[in-house]
Amino acid sequence: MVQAGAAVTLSDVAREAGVSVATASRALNGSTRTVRADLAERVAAAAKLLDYAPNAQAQAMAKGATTVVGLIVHDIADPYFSAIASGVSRAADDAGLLVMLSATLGRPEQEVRYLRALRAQRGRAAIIVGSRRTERDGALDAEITAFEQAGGRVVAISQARLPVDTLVIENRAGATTLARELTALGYSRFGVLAGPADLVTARDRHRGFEQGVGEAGYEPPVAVHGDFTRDGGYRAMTELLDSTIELDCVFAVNDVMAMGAIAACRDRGIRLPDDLALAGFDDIATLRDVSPSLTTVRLPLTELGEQAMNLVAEAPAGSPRRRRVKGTVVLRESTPPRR
Amino acid sequence: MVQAGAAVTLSDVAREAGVSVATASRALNGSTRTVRADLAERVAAAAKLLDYAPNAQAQAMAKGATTVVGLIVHDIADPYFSAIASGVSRAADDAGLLVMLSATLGRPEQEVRYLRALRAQRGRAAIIVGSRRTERDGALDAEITAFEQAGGRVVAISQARLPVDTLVIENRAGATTLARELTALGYSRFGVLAGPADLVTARDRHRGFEQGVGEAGYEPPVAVHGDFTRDGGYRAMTELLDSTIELDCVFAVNDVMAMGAIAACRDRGIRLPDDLALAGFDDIATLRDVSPSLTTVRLPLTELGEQAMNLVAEAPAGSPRRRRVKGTVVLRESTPPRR
DNA sequence: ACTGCCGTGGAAGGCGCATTCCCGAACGAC
DNA sequence: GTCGTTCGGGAATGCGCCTTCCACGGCAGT
Repeated sequence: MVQAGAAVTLSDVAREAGVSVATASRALNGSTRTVRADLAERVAAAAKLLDYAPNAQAQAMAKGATTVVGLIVHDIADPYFSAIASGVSRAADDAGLLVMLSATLGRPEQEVRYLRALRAQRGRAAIIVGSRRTERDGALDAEITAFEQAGGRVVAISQARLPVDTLVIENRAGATTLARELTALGYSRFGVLAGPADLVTARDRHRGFEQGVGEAGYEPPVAVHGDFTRDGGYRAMTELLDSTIELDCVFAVNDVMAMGAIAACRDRGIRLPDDLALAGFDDIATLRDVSPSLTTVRLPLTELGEQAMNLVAEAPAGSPRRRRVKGTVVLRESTPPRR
Repeated sequence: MVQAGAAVTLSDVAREAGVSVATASRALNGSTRTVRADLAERVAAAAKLLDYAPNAQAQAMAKGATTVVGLIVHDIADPYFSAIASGVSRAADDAGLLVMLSATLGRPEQEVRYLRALRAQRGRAAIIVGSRRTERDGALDAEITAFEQAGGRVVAISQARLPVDTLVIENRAGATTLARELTALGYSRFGVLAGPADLVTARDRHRGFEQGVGEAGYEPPVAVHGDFTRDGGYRAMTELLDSTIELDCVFAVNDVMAMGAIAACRDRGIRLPDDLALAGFDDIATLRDVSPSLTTVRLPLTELGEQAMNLVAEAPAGSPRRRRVKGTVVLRESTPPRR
């Protein structure tokens, strides 16, 4: 047992094996140069004996590349993000990369801070997940540029508002398709729990839904805005129920809001789907255990995370690539055929 | 715009400001030495102009300490772990630390791998969350020793099976209390969805529950083992329902299993709580939207994450510290008073 | 006016590693 | 038997930063 705080270094290993550090390094990491078999074995034995773990910082400095990938989400406790994180984590594991997790809790300035910290770490890449506000964020754009300048890759998941490779979720088209399916089922008087007015994802889904309803010739849905969270959904739904407006179907622009809406209905004594139909968006895992089961637009969340990680591995294109990701409408008990 | 891949370095800043790197470093990071105000300003201006971000690797090497804390969980998509991760993330943020996320997916050898990777990163600390198998894991113990040897701190959340500071969850006591409350409500014929037989947490909760039931003088609960997951709960519950055993209350050793159990009941046409009562353990956030609402033992998951991070900040004690964390029984609709 | 100290800037060393460069040995070819 | 070549080990260099050590100028004290 050595002095506490004194980690085993490569030169310790080299000394133990009776070779130079150069040889030890070559034996351990491989190189263009070959090392004689007996020496290589001695080095390996010494490394195991000393329980050597190379200093990743030093390695990073020496070869100018790290194995760290940053993941920036709004809230890791939100099942939407944790599902994506799960995919990222798995793919990173397969690629031998490490994931640095950051939760912005919805504060855009935190994105910039984290990206900066990631640049300081000389992270190989950053994956930014989650919707953006409608205003452009100059500080974020600048930091993205700086990050890429420093040799890092940036990939985004959500909408094509960032000048980087992006997995673009077809929010608008998905919501339109959902609206079509719902009108086809016989619904005609719609409400929308619309999320924050300036959140692009929320707005796109809202507009897409309006479009689908409009195509069918019905009145535009009644929109109530609220936070993009369960509680936001609860409040928005409560507001809707407390109004005198007659509706037969409500669309929550994401599933966590729909969860809140379900709770609101329960508290108000509204029976789903008998008194009112409800649909969401995302198909988060939590939905498996909701009753009545919720109609939604399914997004392959875990795969999204994996794909983002794979994008990181690919060579960067000259200009931002967009990969479109479709949602699939999944009809469930919460929207039975009308009459 | 400089050459791609060439990050801005401290000497760039120093040159821009017309001072030595030593002065630039002192101006930027502060030191025992003071820098004249006008020079400090010039340095700050140069740093901002160049959008300088210090190379964390190099800093880490020079001062022998990083700002990285590792978080090792079973599955980040599991609401139990993501709630803890959320707390860790927030506390890390407050402390100016970065969180490295690793998901073992239940494979113990992955814990060792990640801890090793974290040692290579010279991580300041590692937080290991989640239940252990009953056999001792020599490889893990060795890696923990090596990690601490290298100057890192290790904190665990769960049971006191690791030779490190631990937030010990009182699984056994919580389950016993739950059983007492349940017998007081009038239940007497119990089943247990017991999780894997060799998982300490599952076993402790199971035994604790048995004890509480035994105290009341009833028959020991019928146990069915299964995975510690939703699907494990589904299968175990299905098995229980398919047997001819008459029960009036089932205890799932964690909430995700209880979620599966609810689904199994729904599929088998068993009405909760009319035909059968059900209780879980953990009080994951998902429960807010389950109907009937689920009786469970509440654990302060997010706070657990924060506390673990705070433990990291504290000076290490000579011998492993244990901090006991109690669960609180929360009675809900799924276990109404009997008759 | 000289000594000594404080305040502050700059030069240099070292953190641990990969890699380039140098050099000796062994080998094949003529 | 000599020369050219290949192979492989080791010393040295540099990555970017912090920090110790020097050096220098100004100041007070005597």
